[in-house]
Amino acid sequence: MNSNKCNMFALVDCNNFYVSCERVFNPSLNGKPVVVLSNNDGCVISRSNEAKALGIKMGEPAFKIEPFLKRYNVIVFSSNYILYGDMSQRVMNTLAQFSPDIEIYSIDEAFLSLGGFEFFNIDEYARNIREITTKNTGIPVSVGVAQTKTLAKVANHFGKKHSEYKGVCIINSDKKRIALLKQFKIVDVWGIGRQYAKFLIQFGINTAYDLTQAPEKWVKQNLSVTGLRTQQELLGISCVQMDLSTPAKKAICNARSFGKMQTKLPIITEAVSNFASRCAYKLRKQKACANIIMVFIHTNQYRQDLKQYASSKVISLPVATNSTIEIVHYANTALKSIFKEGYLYKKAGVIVSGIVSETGLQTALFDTTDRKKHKKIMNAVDTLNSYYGKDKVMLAAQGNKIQWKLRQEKLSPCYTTNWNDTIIVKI
DNA sequence: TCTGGGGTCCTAGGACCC
DNA sequence: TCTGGGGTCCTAGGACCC
Repeated sequence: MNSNKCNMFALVDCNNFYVSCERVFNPSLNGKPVVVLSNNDGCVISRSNEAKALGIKMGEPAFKIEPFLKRYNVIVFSSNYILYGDMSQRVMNTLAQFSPDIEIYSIDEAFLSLGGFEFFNIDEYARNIREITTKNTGIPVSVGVAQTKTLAKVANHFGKKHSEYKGVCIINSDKKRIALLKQFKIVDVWGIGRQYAKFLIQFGINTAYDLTQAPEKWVKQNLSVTGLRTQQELLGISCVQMDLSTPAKKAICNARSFGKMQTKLPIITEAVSNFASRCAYKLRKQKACANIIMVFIHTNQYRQDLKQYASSKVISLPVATNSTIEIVHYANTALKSIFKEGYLYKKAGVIVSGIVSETGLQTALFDTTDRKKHKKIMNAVDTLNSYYGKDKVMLAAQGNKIQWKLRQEKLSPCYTTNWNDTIIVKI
């Protein structure tokens, strides 16, 4: 392996991203245990280092550890996705200055291709990425660099978790690769989840290094081609390339648990109308239409003491659409067909699929919908909402959301996207 | 009557990611 | 009272075709 000649991947990952976003605008949170909860204030999804040190686990249900959180003065936030989305954009804009090839992999991480950078000192360059990103955005990040994406993930992990690396780790020799893989738990490997890890450990494969030593054929047989790819990548053979496109989504989903359980069709209809409306909006945003709508509802699976029911209904549309009016109409028809009285419903959702481009739609022979008119209305609604704020104009069926809305009891202000929430500096 | 075998498409289910 | 949401990819198996 010669780092100066071949393509290198950098993985830049924000540390404790949601908590870090909260801290940017509220520095008094620094040094204190802080957690951010998922939608509905359900589970812990981001933890400060202090919170991790207290033993709070990722995905832990908040209600189970409430006394613990109080006892240790842990500061708790509901998730504020508007704030996090905006901060994410700022981070990505900064990162884009460091490479022409950037793949935004998730809200808080991106791969940069460092191909053709052989005249740069990679170590210095990576440290630069880290320092400037933090300086520009206030968000601390870690950087891992290696010959494959999977190894860059490994490197990033060491950069973040082992203080001697000071946030940046580069795998630039076979010796280092092997040494690090021998310390790297199999379950932490990108592409190996809990199920596969459990399976592999039965065969004595406990570390990433052990996986590189397993026979290829056996890996393919038991972990499929994706597992084989992971093995090759750990060996330093790049199989997963940069994905620079923003591919059209194959499905768009909008689903929520209700703040409290629901029994009545009209209220669930209101919720489903909102989910459907959101799907339609997302479709229009990517200039696409959907052919298929699925609606699902279910009771609370965790409550074994209650009667359980879950059902879903798929409707194929005569003509692909992105009209809120149509999608809400079909979604409600689907809901009506699966709703049963007498259950306590916990969650519902709408998934649209069969997604095609808005242009060049196939029309049906007996299509009675006035598509031009729908399009005009939707354009007007989107324009008004982008100007005055989300859901300022909506269908009557979407209601007032009071009955079923999320619990978000500890929401921070939208410092960066709402003028009323902007921080005022007094001099 | 005989009832092979290769190809394609679709779907459900299971794994994974953050 | 209270247990996230939004995605992707792969495989196996059935239906269907010639």
